[in-house]
Amino acid sequence: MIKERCLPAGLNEEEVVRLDQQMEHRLPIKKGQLLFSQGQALSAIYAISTGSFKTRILHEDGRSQITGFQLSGEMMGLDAISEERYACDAIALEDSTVCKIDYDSLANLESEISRLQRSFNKTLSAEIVRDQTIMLLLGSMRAEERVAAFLVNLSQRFHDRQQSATELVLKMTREDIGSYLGLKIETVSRVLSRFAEEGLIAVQGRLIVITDINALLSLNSY
Amino acid sequence: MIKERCLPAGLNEEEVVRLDQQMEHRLPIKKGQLLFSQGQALSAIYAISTGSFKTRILHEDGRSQITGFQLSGEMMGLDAISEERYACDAIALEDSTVCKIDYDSLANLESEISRLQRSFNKTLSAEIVRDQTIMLLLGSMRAEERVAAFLVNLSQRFHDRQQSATELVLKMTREDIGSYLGLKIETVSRVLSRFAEEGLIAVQGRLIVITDINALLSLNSY
DNA sequence: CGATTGGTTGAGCCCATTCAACGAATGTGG
DNA sequence: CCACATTCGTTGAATGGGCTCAACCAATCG
Repeated sequence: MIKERCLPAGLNEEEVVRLDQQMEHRLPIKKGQLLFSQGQALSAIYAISTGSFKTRILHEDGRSQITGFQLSGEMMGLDAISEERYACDAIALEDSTVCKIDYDSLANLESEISRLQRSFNKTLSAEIVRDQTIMLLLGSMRAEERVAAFLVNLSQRFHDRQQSATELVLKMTREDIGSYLGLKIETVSRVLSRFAEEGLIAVQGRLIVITDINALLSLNSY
Repeated sequence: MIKERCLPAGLNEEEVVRLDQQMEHRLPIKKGQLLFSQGQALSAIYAISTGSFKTRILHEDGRSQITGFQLSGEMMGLDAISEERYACDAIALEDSTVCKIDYDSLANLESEISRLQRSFNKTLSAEIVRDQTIMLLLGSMRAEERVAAFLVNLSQRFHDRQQSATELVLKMTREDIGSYLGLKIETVSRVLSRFAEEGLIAVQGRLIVITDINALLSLNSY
């Protein structure tokens, strides 16, 4: 059954069942596998059941940018609705499962259930807000602030999922983080080392233990 | 009457009239005036009839980021749907007029006209794509590339509006441009001067004449 | 008129990048 | 199983692109 987090519409039971019928459940995606790729025709949007993904846009000259990391319950493929082609690649960061939601069916169902349509508008709008937050980060923060913001954000989202907010097991590489934050891999590594030196975190590869969340928070809004 | 550019839904005449009735037309907004401000409760979304705007997000620490420049026909306030509060400030760059579209009415109308709802989904999705393009710019481009991309983008959008694609009359300050591109005002100024030296453009304050669009284009995808 | 805002240019500095070496972990094929 | 390659991550040294600080000019405005 679709998680409330996916499309928190406040639907009644019958409506949830009807929505549920439009979806393909627990489609398994292997680590490293492309769920969809940039330019592909829109067929469905996806909600993550378990696992995590990164989304990436490629430029003709070969440059790429990680535009987000998605955790369970979050949606992917919303950027495809505009041109009916996916605007990014979605790549599994670990073995994952997704709900595949046929877009035509969803749109049809939306016209019958106005609360669903309204809820979907909110989902789209939330993505805009999220992206603009990253724009602020990329446009005006220094390396330490970016990494601190990244850790704080991930901690919060882990917490929302009943996972530890202090012991973060990262599924992405340093390179992914760097691309997401607009930094080189060496800079990410150095900042993490500096945070560790200063006692804000402990780093053991992809396990990051936050030991002074307040210090990290104060690096954002000083 | 609402321009096709605002909500290109492929509606029939009767539907356009019904949509049109939900809107307040040609609301005049003076240069520098706030159309809506960050945190304010969502009441309406807006389409620009004439003129132009900038959208800006503010951080608690006082930092701000220009998240976009909007020209006639483009929508503002889409980021408010998520939390039912505007996520940014919208400020007129010149004396302008807007269509005010009551969001509740729009949502109700959407449930009756599925093509309208679908079209609105596309509008929201297009904003996501646009924002992610800026993320790429902010995350991986150097100063010259950013300014070139900005000029090329503006030239294209002017052309779409039957305005000159080579003689750009900017309505925004260098500071706005800098904030948008993640650069300091001095850097924007210097890059423009360098482009002028190299014969790519001519600069006279806010009038920019593009003399070698191909050179600007080649600065993006080299 | 002086005050303010907007824009340009120069000099020096600093933060993040580049270049480079190295280590650890993982996987692969003989 | 080991040898080897590959991927991932850390750290150091040097470089450089954009920032900071500063002076100056032009246009606008009360």
